[in-house]
Amino acid sequence: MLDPKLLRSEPEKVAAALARRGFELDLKGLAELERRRKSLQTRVQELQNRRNTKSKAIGRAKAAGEDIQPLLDEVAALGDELKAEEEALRVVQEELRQFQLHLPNLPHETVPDGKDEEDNREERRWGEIPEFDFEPMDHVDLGEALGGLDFQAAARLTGSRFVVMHGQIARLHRALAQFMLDLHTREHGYRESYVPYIVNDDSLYGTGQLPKFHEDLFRLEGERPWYLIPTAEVPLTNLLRDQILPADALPFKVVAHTPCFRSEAGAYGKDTRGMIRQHQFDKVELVQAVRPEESFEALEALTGHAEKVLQLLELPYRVVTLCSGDLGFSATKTYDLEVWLPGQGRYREISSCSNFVDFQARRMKARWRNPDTGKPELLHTINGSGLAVGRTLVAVMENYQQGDGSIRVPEVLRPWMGGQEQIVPEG
RNA sequence: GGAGAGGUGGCAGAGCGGUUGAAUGCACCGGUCUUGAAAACCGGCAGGGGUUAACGCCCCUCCAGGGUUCGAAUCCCUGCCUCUCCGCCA
Repeated sequence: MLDPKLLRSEPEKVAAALARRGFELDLKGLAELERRRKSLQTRVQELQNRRNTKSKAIGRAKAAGEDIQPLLDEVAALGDELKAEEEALRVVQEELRQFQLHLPNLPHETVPDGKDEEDNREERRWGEIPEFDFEPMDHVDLGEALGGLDFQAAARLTGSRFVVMHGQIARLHRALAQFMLDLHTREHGYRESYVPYIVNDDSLYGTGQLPKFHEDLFRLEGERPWYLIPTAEVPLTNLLRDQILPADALPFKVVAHTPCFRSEAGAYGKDTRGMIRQHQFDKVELVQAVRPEESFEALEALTGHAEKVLQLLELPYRVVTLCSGDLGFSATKTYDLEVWLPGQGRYREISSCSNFVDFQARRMKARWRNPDTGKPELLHTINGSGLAVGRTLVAVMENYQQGDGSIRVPEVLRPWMGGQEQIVPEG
């Protein structure tokens, strides 16, 4: 959520910033809502004040043994009017809240202007794009030939956009996740967490998936508003919901390996082949909460932590800054890491690292006690994939493939593979 | 699944339907004392919102949502959560 004070005091400025991402702020509607809110709120508070004063007077009179009937007559009419005005105020405030919940974050000044991914700015490239003296296969052909990937079985078990992994490929997938977790906990200072894969609606409001992106989520049957997590960002960041952290608990850095569930509504026909876009995939997620003045520094560091995974795996990649129009709802700035996929002959997103500044923290009341002011203040939250495990598996398979259809195991992964050096077809 | 107890400020823990947004203790901050520290003593210390140039004034919040009442932390209903015992279970 945006700072309501900023929204009130400088709506034109907010509108201009939101326009950069193609969002049109309804200034007239906002002004009208504000106008109604203000007059109703003033009126309600005035009535409440009168009621409180009279009620206290009644209490005093009663204690003094005086006749309270005249006083009771005075307040008689107050109740109904107050009730009506309170209801009107509630309606307006709910409208205002909905209005605010649908406003995306403001793009940071360092974010390039643009409409879509075409306008993203490439920051740097790392690694050598591999040359093959044979026609490289994509992970689907490789995996099926190796007996390690079975999309047909998954379609039978569930439906499209799922995969079954077997044998060495399944192990490689597990090794990747373990390797990432160990790297981030041992080298980068994150605390490992195990979290629920089902969350309530408050959590999804907190990180910004709700109310706007309901269709992207899997909701469970039943009375309760429970959803499968689309990313561990949701449970991890919501660890701080309604909390006030002491200053010495900062920076807060957690990592978790979880499955992620996405409905991919609206992605019909997109990446239908292979493991790139699945309803269920594993991800190692990095989350930080820091002092406001440190968040952009933290974003750089966290992006570096994700990059480190690719570097150790020796996978070529590039870093792009998302342009204003390509930015996610809650983010003020995002770096995407894109890994080179020989099977597609192009870079594909494998990690997305964002600074949300106080946008998520305001929604979830995630605060810290600032020793300088003694007051609770909003934290800044940052997160990023470190990395998407399924897509990393794809990248390893495609980049490490050999002419005979086998796959070399990246050196850094071998400790998690029992020392195994290559993956060959299984009998 | 059955039976019971409970959810109050950063934490612990009081609270008769009425000057209680809340005793007390701890923690924290400032001060006195001390060479310094500790102890002791004094003072401060919930969150959110409205209004104001500011001092201030006002409103809301004692798990959440309804209800009773002139007035609710306190009474009633529903939900959620926690704890204890029994049963079941990985």
